[in-house]
Amino acid sequence: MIFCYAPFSISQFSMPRLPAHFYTREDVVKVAKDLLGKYLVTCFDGQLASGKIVETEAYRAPEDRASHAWSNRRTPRTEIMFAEGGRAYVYLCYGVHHLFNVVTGPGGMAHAVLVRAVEPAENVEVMLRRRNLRHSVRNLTAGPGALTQALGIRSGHSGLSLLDPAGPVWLEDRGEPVFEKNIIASPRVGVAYAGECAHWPWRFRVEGSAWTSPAK
DNA sequence: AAGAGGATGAACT
DNA sequence: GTTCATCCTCTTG
Repeated sequence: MIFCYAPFSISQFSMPRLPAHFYTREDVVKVAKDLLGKYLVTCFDGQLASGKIVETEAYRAPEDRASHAWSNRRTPRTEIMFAEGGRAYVYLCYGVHHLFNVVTGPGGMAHAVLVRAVEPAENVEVMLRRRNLRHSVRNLTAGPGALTQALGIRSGHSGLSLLDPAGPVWLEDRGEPVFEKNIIASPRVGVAYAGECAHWPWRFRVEGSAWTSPAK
């Protein structure tokens, strides 16, 4: 069992966290692409677990009807999306699935990136247990509801800072960039209600990855 | 106060 | 391909 006092006791293994300026950029589409190849890491109950991001979607309020904050709609749930980039927006979907988003942009811009799939990295054992699986197969972490379960992220974690050195959720750059030519862009999943916005090609996948979500 | 529906996944046929 | 789990958030009255 790995015991972790994040991030100090693991500093010799840990790579740099993404800095504030990575998140606060205005172009959420660019941030969504840049998140591919970065590592999403959690440490709950002393158990470190992580995965490399291989699929994301950008959501850009106020003009994006598919965003919960469309038209700058402020509710208790969406309020965190208006914060300065670098926080988590986690919400419950279909009463069952907890979906993890990275809040981006300067304060006041309700931009976010949904993380839809990761490739398992550290502590597959813990992730298997959380998912009630025996073997590491694609559905361990492929799909936005699956990866949060594997990493132990729940809607109660919404609002957490990804920059807090003592926080349980963060992102790392481990020097494995994904280049533009290897990014597949396509329309986002499950946003048919969003009219024109439903066609915007803001779902991004790493070409050739065996760990992206099954959604068409 | 009540009701509809959702940025999904699993287990069916 | 279809069903359904399951609950919070938001809208309406």
